[in-house]
Amino acid sequence: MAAVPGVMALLTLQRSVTLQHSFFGLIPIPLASTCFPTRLFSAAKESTESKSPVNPENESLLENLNLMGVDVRMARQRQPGVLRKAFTNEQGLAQFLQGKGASRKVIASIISRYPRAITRSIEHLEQRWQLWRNIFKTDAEIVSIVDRSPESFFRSSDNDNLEKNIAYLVSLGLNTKDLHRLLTTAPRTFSNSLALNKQMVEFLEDICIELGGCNPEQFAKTVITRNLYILIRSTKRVKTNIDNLRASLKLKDSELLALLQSHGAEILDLSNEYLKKNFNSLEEKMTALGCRKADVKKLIISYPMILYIGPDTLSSKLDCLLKGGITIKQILEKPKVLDYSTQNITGRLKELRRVGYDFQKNGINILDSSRKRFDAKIEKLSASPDELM
DNA sequence: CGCACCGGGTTCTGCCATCTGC
DNA sequence: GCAGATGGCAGAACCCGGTGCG
Repeated sequence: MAAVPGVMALLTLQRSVTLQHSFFGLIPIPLASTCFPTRLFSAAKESTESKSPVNPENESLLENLNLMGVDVRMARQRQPGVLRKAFTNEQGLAQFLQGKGASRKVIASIISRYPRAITRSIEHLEQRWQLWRNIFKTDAEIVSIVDRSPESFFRSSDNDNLEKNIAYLVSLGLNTKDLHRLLTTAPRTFSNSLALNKQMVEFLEDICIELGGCNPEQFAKTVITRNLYILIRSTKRVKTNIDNLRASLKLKDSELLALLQSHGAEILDLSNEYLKKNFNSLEEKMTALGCRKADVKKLIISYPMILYIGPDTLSSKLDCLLKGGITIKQILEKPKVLDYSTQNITGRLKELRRVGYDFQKNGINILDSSRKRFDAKIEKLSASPDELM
């Protein structure tokens, strides 16, 4: 520790000089109070005693981060090693992000949540940003994603891999719009290694072939565009879900293939236990309501998203519909009504009761309509109730 | 026209474990 | 043995409107 202070002082000096030229230079320092205990803490007294001291934290860095409004305690908890580095680029990063339109608060939050961001060079940042700009039209869009998920942008230092990923995804037949949705929704996909993404795609293609499909490339593309989270899941998870679906529904290859290419794709990324649990509770609930296994199978095939709904939500939704005078048979025929929230359904049932709507006569499609259409319908029925007779 | 059918849009990070390269 | 890079995990629905057909 004794030899270090000189270097540290130099660094501190250099940092505080650059600080004055930085965007934060003019901002008063409201953080002096939080600054102080941090310095005391990072004095690293214990390590002076021990034989092989771990690197102490870089105090001038801590000070700098504090000035920037970074939550140092959070940063320390996430990536302690970064705080011990002698050379970092927090100023450069901050200026870079500010140039892209990020606020001071956003920048501080980004560094707090993903400290390693400050180890990236300007050249690296410029390059990576440009690659993202191939997909996003504006800097603002990127800023919002980076703010939402700093890790997705900063976790990998391999811009070459990012470039290859984009090329690969394009080669799968994903168009600009698909890529935009993918990067917006599951930005982590682009930080995956190319090999990992390839592994999932090839896994999907193999599944297709295994099930007797004749266009594996198209199949993989379809599954990905239907479920943008696929590429950030493990093949193990997706495989287990597929196996479980096949087993519990006793599906033939062709049936399974059809299911996976349609809405079945949307539930493949659920955690294995969750999907299993939902399946079991669905079966149990439906059986209790007098359905046969064949009914349940048909229900799931026609509306796989039902497995997305947790046991409690599903149960209350069904009860609410049944209490409202709708039969289980009607629900089996029009499961899409389960798409809507319990609250929405409850409200609509109340309104429909008010105007004397007869579900036996008119069916339940009315529940599966947009708010606008529903309101218009209610208004019409209120005006001329005889139409119900 | 009005309605049923159907597809599409939005949404999803922050943490831990493990390896790897120095 | 460190820090960086990367893989993997849990958590859990809701809503809108185009269109074609009667």
